[in-house]
Amino acid sequence: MVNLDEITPTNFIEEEIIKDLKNGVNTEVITRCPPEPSGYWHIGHCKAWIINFETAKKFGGYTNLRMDDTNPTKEDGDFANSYVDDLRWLGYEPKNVIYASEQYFDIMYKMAEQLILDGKAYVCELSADEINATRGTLTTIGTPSPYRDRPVDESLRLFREMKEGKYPDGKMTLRAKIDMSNPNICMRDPVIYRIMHVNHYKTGDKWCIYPMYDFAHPIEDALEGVTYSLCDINFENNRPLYNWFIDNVWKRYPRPRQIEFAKLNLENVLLGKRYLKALVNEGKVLGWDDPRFYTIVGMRRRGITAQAIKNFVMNNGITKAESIIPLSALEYYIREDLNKITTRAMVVLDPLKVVITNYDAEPMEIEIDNNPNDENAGKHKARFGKIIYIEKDDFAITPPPKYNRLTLGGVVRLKDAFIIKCTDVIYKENGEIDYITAEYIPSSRSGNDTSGIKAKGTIHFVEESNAFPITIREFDNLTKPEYLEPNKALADGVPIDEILAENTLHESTALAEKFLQNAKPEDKFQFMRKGFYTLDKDSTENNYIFNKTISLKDTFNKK
RNA sequence: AGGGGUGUAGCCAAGCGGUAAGGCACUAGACUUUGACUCUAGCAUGCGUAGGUUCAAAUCCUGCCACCCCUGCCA
Repeated sequence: MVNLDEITPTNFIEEEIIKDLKNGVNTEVITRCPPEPSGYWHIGHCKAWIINFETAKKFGGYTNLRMDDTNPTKEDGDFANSYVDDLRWLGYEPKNVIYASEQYFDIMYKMAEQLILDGKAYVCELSADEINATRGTLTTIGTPSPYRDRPVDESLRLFREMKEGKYPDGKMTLRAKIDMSNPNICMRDPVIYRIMHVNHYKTGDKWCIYPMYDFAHPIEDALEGVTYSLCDINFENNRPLYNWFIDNVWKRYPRPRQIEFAKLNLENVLLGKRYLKALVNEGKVLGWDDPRFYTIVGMRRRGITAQAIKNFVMNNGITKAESIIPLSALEYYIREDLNKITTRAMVVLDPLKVVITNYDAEPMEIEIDNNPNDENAGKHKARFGKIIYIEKDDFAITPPPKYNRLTLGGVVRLKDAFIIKCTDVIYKENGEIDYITAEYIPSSRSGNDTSGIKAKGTIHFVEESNAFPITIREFDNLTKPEYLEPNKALADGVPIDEILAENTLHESTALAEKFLQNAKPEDKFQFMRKGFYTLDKDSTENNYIFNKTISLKDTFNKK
């Protein structure tokens, strides 16, 4: 345990925990990460896992990863396997990795039998439609099932026969006997076991009855010694039921405590398994890890760091108020982290050839700071020479106001090299610029400039012998900007093709410093004055593909 | 006889009876061999709304309004 006096709560959940701990209601903070292995995690899941892991860590406790695999029709072992890696990438190590199906189904079954014995559960032979029809509505109470008061031993016999496979799917269910007139519909005799003759990815055909979430989840928490079950606000209505099962099945105190928080919504971000799946299947994206997806694997491939995601989630605050956060809020943390950790490189995305007419020697070596904000980052070597390339938009014949770059007859500093002066523009037959010529100022070498010449701007460049072509992939938002809540629009019936923006993946070639040939997939760089990029896994020895994570802020072009 | 939640700036969010923190975004400006980073300044006479209590209310009380969730043998 930690010293409570040294902990400053940063959100209402921590405040509640501190109260419990000080009152002796609980003595430790054990949380859980309970995914249903049925899909790829996205940024919304990240928030839930981050809260559970960070809260436990703050109080000296731990977190379990538990596959909440109680519905074999939806689940798949491949997902379960990927979650440990995803968690590790996020920087979290679960204390235990648990498959509810494998470890808890036996005990949960026994507990269900005991519930029947206690007169608090019964086998109901109403069909699904009949159950729905008798559940009542939001404003009217439900009517009891005709099987509600059947003898205990009859329910017990039937339940055992259900387990033995004597009945087909849907024939009967086990229901908790709670209160058909409760204003909270969750409490109107919820189904807790249903018959499913389906092969489970973990338990195979051992079971043909499976517990429902509402029954399983509180018991799983209790069995594991979880003290705080931190989940999203969707489950608020289920909390009385959660407590009911603790009270009537577990019967021990203190109860694990469920506390809910608002889930994360990002403006203009498409989530939702079925929509993403459709895009994957139709080949409209690169895969589940498409960098335009805000899945964990997608963000990772895009070059977004786990640290940025964590900072974003924690700094945005944890409350119960619903919110939709603009992407710019996430982007801030992406840039902040990448700025700290990336090596700088000079890459010319849209090259313009420059011939230095007064330099005829072999290319000379220059040195580039790997990260000017980090003294320990070191330097790497690059070159200056007769033939160099600069960005097309770093040269203008008729410059816009306050233009700091190269103009005909003007000067500009080449980063970590020399000041050059543009002397001429050579055109092609079709009227386009072929190349430009310039003279370098020998006495203006970076770090040893005695020229006395002031250049207003500094631009990046690559020297011909030190450059190699790379492929650049840039990504636009998958959905049109007017759809701030794409999932809501989809739910409202707007067709997905209407929501999707066109041409959101752009491939181009660029000229990069040769040291980038040492890059490994997921290595991250800042292409100076341009943005942050990461090497894509599709890269080969002959084709280096860099994904653009995000651009640098640009206060010039904005104006 | 509906219940459970949430409303503080464009977006998040502190605040817990003593006179509206902070961040993002935005706007100026400084610095800069990245128009990045960093720095400085600006940005709610008002806290969904109407009353009430109080010397004092975003905070307490009452009414009203808006939005979200709940009628799966999903989680």
